[in-house]
Amino acid sequence: MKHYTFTKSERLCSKRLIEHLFDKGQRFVAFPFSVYWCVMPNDAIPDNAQVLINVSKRKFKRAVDRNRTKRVIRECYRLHKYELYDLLEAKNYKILLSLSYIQDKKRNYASMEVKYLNMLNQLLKAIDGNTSDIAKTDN
RNA sequence: AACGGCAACUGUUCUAUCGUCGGUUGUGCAUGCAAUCGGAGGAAAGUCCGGGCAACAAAGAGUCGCCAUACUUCCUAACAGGAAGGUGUUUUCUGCAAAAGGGAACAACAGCAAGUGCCACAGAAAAUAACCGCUGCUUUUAAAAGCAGUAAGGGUGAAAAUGUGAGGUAAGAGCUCACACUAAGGUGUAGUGAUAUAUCUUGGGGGUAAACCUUAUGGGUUGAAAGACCAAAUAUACCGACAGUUAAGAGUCGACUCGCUCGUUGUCGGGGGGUAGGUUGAUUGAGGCUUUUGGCAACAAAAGUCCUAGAUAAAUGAUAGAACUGUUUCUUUAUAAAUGAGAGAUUGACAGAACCCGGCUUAUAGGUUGCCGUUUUUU
RNA sequence: CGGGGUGUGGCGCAGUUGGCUAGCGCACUUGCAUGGGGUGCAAGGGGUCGAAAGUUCGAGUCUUUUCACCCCGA
Repeated sequence: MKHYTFTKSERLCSKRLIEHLFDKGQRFVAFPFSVYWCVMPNDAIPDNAQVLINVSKRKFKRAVDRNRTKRVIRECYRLHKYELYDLLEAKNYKILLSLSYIQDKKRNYASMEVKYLNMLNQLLKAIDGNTSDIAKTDN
């Protein structure tokens, strides 16, 4: 049975790992998301993936709107995380992931889910395709 | 009754599934899993004031500077906050009335009679005033000119040397007097007081202190990323004790004075910086609620009762359904109309704790209550 | 969380002790000049001085509140 959890070990909290991600990670844009991701050695992080969700103060002035957007994105990640995990377990990878919301318009869950799935497909393809690069970063 | 304004209070609810943070219990002990309980606001916001708390070799003193406050009394831990009162201004009502009185709102309401500055344009003149005018004298046929006096009248302007009446004079003028306006002081009455009122004395004459400033009162500085502890790690900053040295210099608002502390070298002892973590500070408090008593009120006291978020790359969410609220469309019912019933669509404000309290300010759909204004109708 | 600063035509800036109709450069429009364009010369349009209150006879300037943006400390 699959548990759609989102605990502390699945979140990216370490300052060092965040700097590593933005330094060496790969970036692509799937509107309205800007995504950074990078592959880590197996013992570096406890779970399959650690994610951080980022909504800029520039885009949403009010704290209420920022929190709402983060929560909606988090729900998308939580309910669709096994699509990502299945691939990672098959490949035996662990990754860091950063999702930045770069639109300045609010969305409800249904609209967000469509955009999220679109982004997720791009991410899965990228992970699948970049096998050779991962070996280099590992070494 | 409708509409508008202001103030106060309130500011969606329930069920299911998945998830999140904290507490407790059970199990387990590479800290997870299960159950159960709890989990944003009136402004959590702006960071504008006042405290608590913490650190600083003195977190010592004085003078000047700097900053803030400014009718009175009270409340409060404190405040630039609040309550009550006084005074003034605006508006409205009663009223023949800019007499008097009632209601509401607002006030950066100490001092331009301490000094200095400023007052564009217009105007003679914007503060030791004199263009036209008025009066007298001289020259002169007269008109007019010159000299002297004067500030009633004129026009300009936001503002023009206090207003009215009488005396007075060549003409006039606070030049003199009465009344009015107004400052300081004394006395009586009412009041804790601001002040009101009556009276006496000495005066005063443009405005501006959100102009410099004067007077009175208050202010040490910094800010929880303060600070305390623990583990990992390790060149040697720093600290303490003892001994020697006493000159320059340094020290947490700016300057100066006095005072205080430190200093440089050696020995011994203790461990620091950078990096990245954890615990604490940190949620029981000037706490909330109810009742009683005191007080016009703010508020205070007593008794009873309750424990009610604690995150840290930052928790309180998502989905589905139902109800409720408002708006709008359609159908239907009775009807002059308002309205009632059903169905569909749509909507639910402002806004998210970051050490904690007391205020202030600003934002706020809808609902309730109170006050004020406008319009209409009835009596 | 704390501290500092800036908002003035389309853009970049002046405007210091309140005062007459708010200026300057570039850009824009029109005309002249040229065979045409640029350069040049002449004329012109365009501003509620970020917003709202207040003080004052009078506010871009002074005071308060508020909105937006930028920078710094950690």
